[in-house]
Amino acid sequence: MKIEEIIKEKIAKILSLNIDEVNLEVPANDKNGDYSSNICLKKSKVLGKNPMDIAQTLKESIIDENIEKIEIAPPGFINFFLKKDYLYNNILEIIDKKENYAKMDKNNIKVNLEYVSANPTGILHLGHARGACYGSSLANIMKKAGYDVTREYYINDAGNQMNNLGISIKERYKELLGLDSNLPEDGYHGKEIIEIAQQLKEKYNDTLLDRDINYFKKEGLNILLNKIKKDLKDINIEFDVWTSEQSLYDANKIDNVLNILKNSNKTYEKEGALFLKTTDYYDDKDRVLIKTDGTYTYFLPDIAYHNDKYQRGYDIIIDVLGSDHHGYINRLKSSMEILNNKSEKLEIKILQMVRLIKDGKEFKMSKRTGNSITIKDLEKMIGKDALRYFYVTKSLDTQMDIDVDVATQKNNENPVYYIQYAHARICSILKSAKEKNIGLSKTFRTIDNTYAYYIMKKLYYYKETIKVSAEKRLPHMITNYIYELASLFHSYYAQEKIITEDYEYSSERITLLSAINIILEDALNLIGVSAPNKM
RNA sequence: GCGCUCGUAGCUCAGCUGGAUAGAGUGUUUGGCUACGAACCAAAAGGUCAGGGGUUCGAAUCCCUUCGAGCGCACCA
Repeated sequence: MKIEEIIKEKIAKILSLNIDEVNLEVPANDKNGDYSSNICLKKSKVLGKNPMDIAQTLKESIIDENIEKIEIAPPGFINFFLKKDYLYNNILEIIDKKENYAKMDKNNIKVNLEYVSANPTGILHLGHARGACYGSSLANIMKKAGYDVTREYYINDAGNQMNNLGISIKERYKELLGLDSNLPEDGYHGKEIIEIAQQLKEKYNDTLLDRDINYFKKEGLNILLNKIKKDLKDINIEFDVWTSEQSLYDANKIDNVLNILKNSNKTYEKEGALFLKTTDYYDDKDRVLIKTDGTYTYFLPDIAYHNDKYQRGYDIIIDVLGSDHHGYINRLKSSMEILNNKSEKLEIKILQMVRLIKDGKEFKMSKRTGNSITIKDLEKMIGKDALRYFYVTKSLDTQMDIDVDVATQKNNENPVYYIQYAHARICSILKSAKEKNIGLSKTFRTIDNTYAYYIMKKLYYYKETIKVSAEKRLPHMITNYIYELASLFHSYYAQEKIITEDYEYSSERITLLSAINIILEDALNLIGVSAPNKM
């Protein structure tokens, strides 16, 4: 059993509490111990005693071989100082298990994680990258924490926007052939559309002029989807399942759901349209399912799609959406309730917009003018690793800014280099140790440096960091962790020489550094960033 | 007008279930390589946590309110 569990159990027993009521935390300042509890303050009223008195009782009653000492601090904290052995054993465990060290037992929770799902009507731009990096990292972290994760991309290939795509490509095609063309205002103006038209022209010359919009639609979809897949794969973002909206139509899943809804007494007709009574749950107005002209709104296939995810048996369904979709949460959750799907299973993560700064001013991307910066552009500017790190290091709630000028000119200042440098430095030292035949140690008698001690503690908290990061769906906790670990190493490195003539001294330090590198590699891997041996 | 999200150092951001002296990077000032990688280390300076009120042993964190920003408020997707 882990030490923190033992402590919790002992506290619960002495104070006659349920173990879930007892919480331990890691104090920010290490003079407050390795673990600290505020239980005496919390339970002071219930127990009818002064917090300091309760703490005194606990201090006198708790004895364990792993506990070095216990201190109490006003107004009623109780702080536990542990013997170093748990840190030493942890390092040996890391060395022993390597990349499997933090792998947690399967918890049998099935998770569907949907992210990106950009419409295949253009290339991925910088806004999409945020959801992509978040989703991909979260998937890795949750897998590590024992969840059974399916990564999914939903392809909106059946709506109006697809016709628009077809029209846009055909008009561009006509334009390239020198014919009269008329690209509608709400068409797609990106340069990738012109490129597709160019490809078609080169391949087929003018023989496609009598083809219908549907033909151009299919060609465009195919090319754009492959482009999206490639751009994502180039920054280590992959999916297990690609679900096409059209396939839901083809399998009758949309009409089936429509029938269920119609039979649920939660629909009604008004002015020739069919409405869903989402206001019976969380929505502020009822939503249209079938328009007056008889066609379906986008909402209906989305209901069918989410219902399909429920039917596939997931315990947790996570959607990662842009903040412009926040109004969508309540109607979707309402529709799930109407279908008897528990809406608590559906978690919708909203990411705030990414703002681009160029020449000190906001740079607006526009669909209408086709003015945008793509993921590919950014990858070329700062590299795959910096891109992945940069996006995931900020919480989704932050309305983040990217200064294009800083990103392009000063890429040495990117924190990802700081971390990779720590890794490369350690690799270099380990290589040198190998040449001198210095092996690993099972003891740590000669290490008494403060930074070395902080490093050991940091390594010990790695598993907990993954667990919390997965539970709270906060991948940036991992980037924070990596940065802090790298920083501790750099500070330590500046203070002590690792390899000396003394074998025991060198061997113990080499063991510590090996453990650091195992964790650095593992953590970088979670966020899709490489750990180079040299830079 | 209504709703959602946000407001922390000059700038970009952390701050997990409310905890102990609010932290990094960057920028500014300064010191450190005849030591295994100086893409590094060390130090100084920089804060009314947007303003106000409340809850309590304790609030950047929870509640109310004002101000400011972004985004929604379609029989578009």
